[in-house]
Amino acid sequence: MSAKLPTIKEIAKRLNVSVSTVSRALHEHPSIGLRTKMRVQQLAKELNYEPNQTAIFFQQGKTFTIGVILPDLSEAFFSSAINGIEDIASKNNYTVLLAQSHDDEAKEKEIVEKMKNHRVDGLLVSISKNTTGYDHFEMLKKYDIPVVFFDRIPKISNIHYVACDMKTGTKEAVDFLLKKGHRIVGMINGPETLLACQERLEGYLQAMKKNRLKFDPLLIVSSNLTTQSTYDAIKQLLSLKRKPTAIVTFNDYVALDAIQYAKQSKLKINKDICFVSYANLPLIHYMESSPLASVEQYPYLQGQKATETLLELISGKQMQDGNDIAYYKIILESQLVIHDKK
Amino acid sequence: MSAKLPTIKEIAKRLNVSVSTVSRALHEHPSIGLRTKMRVQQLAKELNYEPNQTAIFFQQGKTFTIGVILPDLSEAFFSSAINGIEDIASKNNYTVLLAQSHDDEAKEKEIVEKMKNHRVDGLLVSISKNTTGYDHFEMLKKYDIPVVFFDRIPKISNIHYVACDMKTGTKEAVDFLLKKGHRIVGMINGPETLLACQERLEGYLQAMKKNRLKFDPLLIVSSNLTTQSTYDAIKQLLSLKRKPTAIVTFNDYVALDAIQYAKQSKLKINKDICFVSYANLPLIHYMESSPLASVEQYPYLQGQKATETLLELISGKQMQDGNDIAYYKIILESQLVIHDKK
DNA sequence: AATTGCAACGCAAACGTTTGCGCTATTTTT
DNA sequence: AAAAATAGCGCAAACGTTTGCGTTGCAATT
Repeated sequence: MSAKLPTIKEIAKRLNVSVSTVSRALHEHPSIGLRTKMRVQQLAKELNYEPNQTAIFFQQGKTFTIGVILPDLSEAFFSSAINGIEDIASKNNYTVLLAQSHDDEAKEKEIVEKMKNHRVDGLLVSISKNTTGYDHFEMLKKYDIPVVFFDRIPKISNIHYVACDMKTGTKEAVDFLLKKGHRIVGMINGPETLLACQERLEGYLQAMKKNRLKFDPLLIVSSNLTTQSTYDAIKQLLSLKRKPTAIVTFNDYVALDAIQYAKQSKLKINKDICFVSYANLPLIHYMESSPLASVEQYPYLQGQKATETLLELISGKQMQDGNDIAYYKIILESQLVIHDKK
Repeated sequence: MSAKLPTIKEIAKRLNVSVSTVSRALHEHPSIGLRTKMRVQQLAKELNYEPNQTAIFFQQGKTFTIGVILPDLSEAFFSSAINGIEDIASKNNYTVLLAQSHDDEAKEKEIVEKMKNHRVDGLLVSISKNTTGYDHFEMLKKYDIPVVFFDRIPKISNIHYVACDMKTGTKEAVDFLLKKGHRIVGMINGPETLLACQERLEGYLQAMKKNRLKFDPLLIVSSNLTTQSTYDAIKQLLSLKRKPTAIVTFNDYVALDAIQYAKQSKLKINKDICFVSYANLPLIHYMESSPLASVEQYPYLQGQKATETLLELISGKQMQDGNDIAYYKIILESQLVIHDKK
């Protein structure tokens, strides 16, 4: 049943020319006469010839494939990001090899191995929250596989990345709450391994400083992003003597859990206690008890930008311009979006 | 900078043996002596040898890659499905090539072309809602590329697919509403190109029949899944003389839009009018104005099952057992989940 | 008429791996 | 002691494509 796919050889044989002629004819090479070029192209179309990509990949040592490693696709942020990645990639004739780390460092390492063996031309990574070592990424340099991190950036230097500026976003968010009259603002932050956490904290501190408020360390707690951990975090905040009237949460998932806990504690959302979060979920707009405002992180755009810079790195790789390696650090401005509740 | 990757040749040269010996030694071939086998494996480890997958792909005419084509990753249903797909695939040492059709038939055809050229070993497809022709899938048979459809199934025969049984699910849903005392139950269905739409309608009809209620065609309207179209649909339902007190919607996105419209029409959700939908969104549980119940479609499970059957087809392809092609039609039972509102 | 130039094409290597077949010693069988 | 079997390894082809270099024939230049 299996139809033998026509090859360049086949065409060559039928036309009594050499394979190289066929190859060149199909690539519009100047040194092929018009007549033979036409004949080749004609027959190729007739036979429905398609170049065997695996052969080309092998021959060229390039796969036109980029690997994407991210923690979990069911998080709306990432599915939105990969949306942008896929769009740009396919626009440039690249395809996307996908894998999830499920926030497991060992799995992440495995995937990197596999991607390397697959000879992907480059890698897009949002690291697992549990990753502490980065050797598996360092190693890729030896193989000339460029890596661009996005959103979840490790705290090391000498890497390319694109991310949102969480510092100014957070600053705006805290500012917003202070202007609304809140004086005690708590924060549920995330895992310290992430650069974004540090930035959130810095933004918080800057906003406090700017408004000449003293910093109370007790108001900063952290969650490892599980529901239970978030419950613990908000419980701790609510048990304080200086109880916060507003809370900035690490992301919307944390916000939702925190809000649920607060509700069960008989607190009125957006009256007794307000929340501001980061926009991971488009659906938050459909909800009643939701954060007052969100710091938009533009996942789709981040995906696009990350892919564009990766493709640039890939094509730049050819012209080995010495060792003047500059590292891309692309920062998108995040923006506070105030939800218009009716 | 680019480290030359060690090859089988390199190992052979260093050990003064032939490449075939090295290859066999690494594959535990019986006809290689223990001594040389050990020497080869040792050196391979030392040099950090990794087989060049592109070469293997080329040589074997297999890529250990499956292509996945779906409409839009940002729909939670699909991101959850691909989650299951990726998990099963990676467990079987396959990788996932991803592409989105964005519900565009032309794009879908392009993607199929590309996947074919990439020599994917098989294809997993959820068709675009705008796809009406199926030649691009038919063509794949000639190339021996198996296809398994999931969730969004075209209305043609001779295909493999896995899907949820929407008929019984819908029946349960309508039953549920009738038991709650509703007598006029409307339905906002989706694009007719999808098999699932037909099943939903059948389920509706069966439930009505079973409860000896007469069928009012005016109560069935349809949306093309855009917000505007859904608004039009619900508007039509609400303008009926026999106005429904409960509505079954095609999916949660439609439900949310419909609910929003109803709210703006000063209707109290779950009092004046009730909704039952299909569980595309995990987040629905966090909302106040949400459907009373959902028909769970198990996207993760569907993804898993679809991948498993595809892998089976791929490995079964080897042993060409004649033409006794049986078509897999895997039906998962859907289940009505009643939301526990506090 | 001899030289140069160029257009148009072919040869063959290379990419890394697998695998059927053949070869040589050594061992086992008669 | 001769014949047969076997263990252990090498040869070389094959997969489809690209590409540097060589070769031809013919036209243009001296």
